[in-house]
Amino acid sequence: MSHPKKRFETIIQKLRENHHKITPQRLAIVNILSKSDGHPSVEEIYNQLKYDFPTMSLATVYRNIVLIKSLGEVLELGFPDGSNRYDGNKPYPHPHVICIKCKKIVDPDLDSLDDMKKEVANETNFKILNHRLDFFGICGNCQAKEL
Amino acid sequence: MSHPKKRFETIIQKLRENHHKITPQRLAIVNILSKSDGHPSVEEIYNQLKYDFPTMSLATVYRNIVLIKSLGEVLELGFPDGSNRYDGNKPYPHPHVICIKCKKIVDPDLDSLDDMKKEVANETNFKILNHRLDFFGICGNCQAKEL
DNA sequence: TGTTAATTGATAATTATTATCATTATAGAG
DNA sequence: CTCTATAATGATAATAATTATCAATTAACA
Repeated sequence: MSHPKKRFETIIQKLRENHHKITPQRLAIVNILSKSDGHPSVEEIYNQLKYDFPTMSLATVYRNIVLIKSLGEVLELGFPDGSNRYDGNKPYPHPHVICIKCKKIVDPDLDSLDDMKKEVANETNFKILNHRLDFFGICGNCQAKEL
Repeated sequence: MSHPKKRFETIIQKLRENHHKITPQRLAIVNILSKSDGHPSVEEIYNQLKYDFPTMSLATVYRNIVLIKSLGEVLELGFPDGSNRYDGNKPYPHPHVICIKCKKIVDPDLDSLDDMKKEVANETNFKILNHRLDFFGICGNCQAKEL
């Protein structure tokens, strides 16, 4: 995990560079995204913000995520069941391991992925730009609960 | 690619085993899924069927896909942009290479994936049940067109 | 401090999917 | 082959997540 403070500053700087205004709502959203504890959903971000910003609109959360996504500073994780979750701490493609019981998401270290990318490029004649790798299973905690 | 005829019969048999009725609409949908040429979307399946079944309802396409999915005979590919596409020819998890220009989907051969799964299980203490691996890029054809 | 343009909040519109329900048609019994 | 119970279909309404709209507000910079 990158240092959240650093990520926060990187994102804010990117926003300034591109002449976007720094509003309190935007700051708060960037703050949550720069940590991305547990890869929050829009709903979870919205709920966290309601305490400090009782008038916060869902639209504002969506708009800011779209904006920050367009700057390449947050990774959107859309899942087959339609749920979307966000990672502004590591905004580049990386593998995830997802618990289907408690929905926890873990980032494993896998170095064989780069080789795989080259293998695919050779075999298919594609120019590979991006990728997505998720493993689904049951985490240690939930395995223990099942017994 | 598996033999479409074999896949067709496998799916139909599975439906019979589970006491589902074999209707003409269902047959036609299974027929398309058993080939899954180009990994069709619901809309594409519906459009192909309208010719033979002018009264075909979108709901029927959705219902049958849900049913066949529940039998494990079609793989649903939900993409981050919200589009869903289906593979009834190879209904088990396997990697895809997707062209972001023409939306073509290719199935590459990658044998290093099993090792990776074991690596992940060891590292994270998860019991891995399922996975999803997609590469996004530009296919040879679309690269040529860009010049 | 004033001006302009971006941002916000509230809500309407949109889109994909699922649910509802009356009608129709399949599968199996007789 | 005919009858009957029940599942499937078609049409459409409901739902849910996201995006668009627009008047009011506010940040940035002169």
